[in-house]
Amino acid sequence: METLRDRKKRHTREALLRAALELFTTQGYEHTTVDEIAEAVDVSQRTFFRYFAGKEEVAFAVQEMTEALFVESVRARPAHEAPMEALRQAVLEGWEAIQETVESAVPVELYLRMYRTIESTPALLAAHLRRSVTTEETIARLLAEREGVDVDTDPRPRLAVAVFGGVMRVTERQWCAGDDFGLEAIRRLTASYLDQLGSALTGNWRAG
Amino acid sequence: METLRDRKKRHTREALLRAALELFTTQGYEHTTVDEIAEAVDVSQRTFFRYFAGKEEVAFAVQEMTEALFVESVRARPAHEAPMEALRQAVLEGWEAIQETVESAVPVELYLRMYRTIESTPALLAAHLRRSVTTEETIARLLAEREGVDVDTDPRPRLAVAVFGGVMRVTERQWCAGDDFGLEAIRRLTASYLDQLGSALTGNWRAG
DNA sequence: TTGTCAATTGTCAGCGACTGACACTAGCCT
DNA sequence: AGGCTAGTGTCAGTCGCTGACAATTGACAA
Repeated sequence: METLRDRKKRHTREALLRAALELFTTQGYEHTTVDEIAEAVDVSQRTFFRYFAGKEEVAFAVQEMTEALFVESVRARPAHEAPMEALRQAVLEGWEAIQETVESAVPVELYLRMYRTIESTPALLAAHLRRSVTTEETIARLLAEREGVDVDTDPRPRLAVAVFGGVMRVTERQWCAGDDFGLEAIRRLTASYLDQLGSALTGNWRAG
Repeated sequence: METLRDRKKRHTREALLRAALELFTTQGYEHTTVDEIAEAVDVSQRTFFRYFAGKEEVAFAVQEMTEALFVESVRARPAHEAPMEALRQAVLEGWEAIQETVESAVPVELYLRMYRTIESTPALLAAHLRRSVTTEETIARLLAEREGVDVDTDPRPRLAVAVFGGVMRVTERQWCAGDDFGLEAIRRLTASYLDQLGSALTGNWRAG
């Protein structure tokens, strides 16, 4: 069961997280100091660093949940699906579960604002891309095992995942730049971009 | 013509760059302080920051040259080549020019060591990926213009470049992990991985 | 209930990246 | 030779982050 101490800890952590995201998305990440966040929750700066390893980590706390969820989503795909098809389905179907899980931590609207802040803040974008590399490595190993190939000698798992990740990045970027942040918008965009992959790679663009 | 003042500046800059890379590659990036770099060249810390915007920038000074060279390499490709073919040729032929240009700044061997340090240092890998995004955006616009499509309405330029970038990242990673850092090794690896793209995306891996 | 133990927190001191302000030095140009 | 200016060093200060130590507060048994 959950003791009072645990409840207090959870409360502090959630308060720090919410305060941080709120400040980041309104004033900007760089213009927000750790002292400000700590002060907003009325704890010392030192305590902040006991809950989050750094200013960056709190910015990705929610993002982290969605990444884990995507990995699980891929793992749960039926074995008969081809690799790229499994990734596609995982992403298209994963969005709802993601929405639910996010809401349990912070308002979805705050998460979306934070997502855009990440995309538009160089330091955060860099961290986001590096985190993606880690996730992609996980998924590459997952696919390799699933298909029965060796990830260290067969480059195809990493290639497929890298390509898929690239398409997702372009999709996310476009989604952030637009003005429809609904669930259906991102799904449409994802499907559309994945469908145009072949044409982008092999086609003669001038023909169209 | 080049005045004495200019010569001194160039000398200081090159000395700082060499000292920084030398220290980064031997002691590690995180374990090297800006004070150390400045001291090695016998200038004040403040002066270091007048030549480089930050500790990170000096780490990418050479990398920056190679990126610019790659962009030019793509721009110089004949108009009849299909987009992906142009990228492929640019990268395969670009390596020699890169080697020459690098040598004019620092020993190629030092550059290669620095490259591996970047790949293995989280903070530098993150910065590297973000820089790649910038380069990719430049190339996407280049390809779009070249093919006569609008980069803001047609996703294919960004998709193609993102996919190509993804393959290159996997290639670089593999190259760094191996033990043959010669020119021919990276060229072979690049060509091989690009050739396996189709198989990675559409094939049934279990068949092979 | 009370006292002990352990977890949590605040305070303080300090490092490293980075910046602005100001004074000083050294190359440039007449 | 002497004034002008670009380049440099020094100093002080901010911000992210960490270790050490003391104070507090919840947990649990006597």
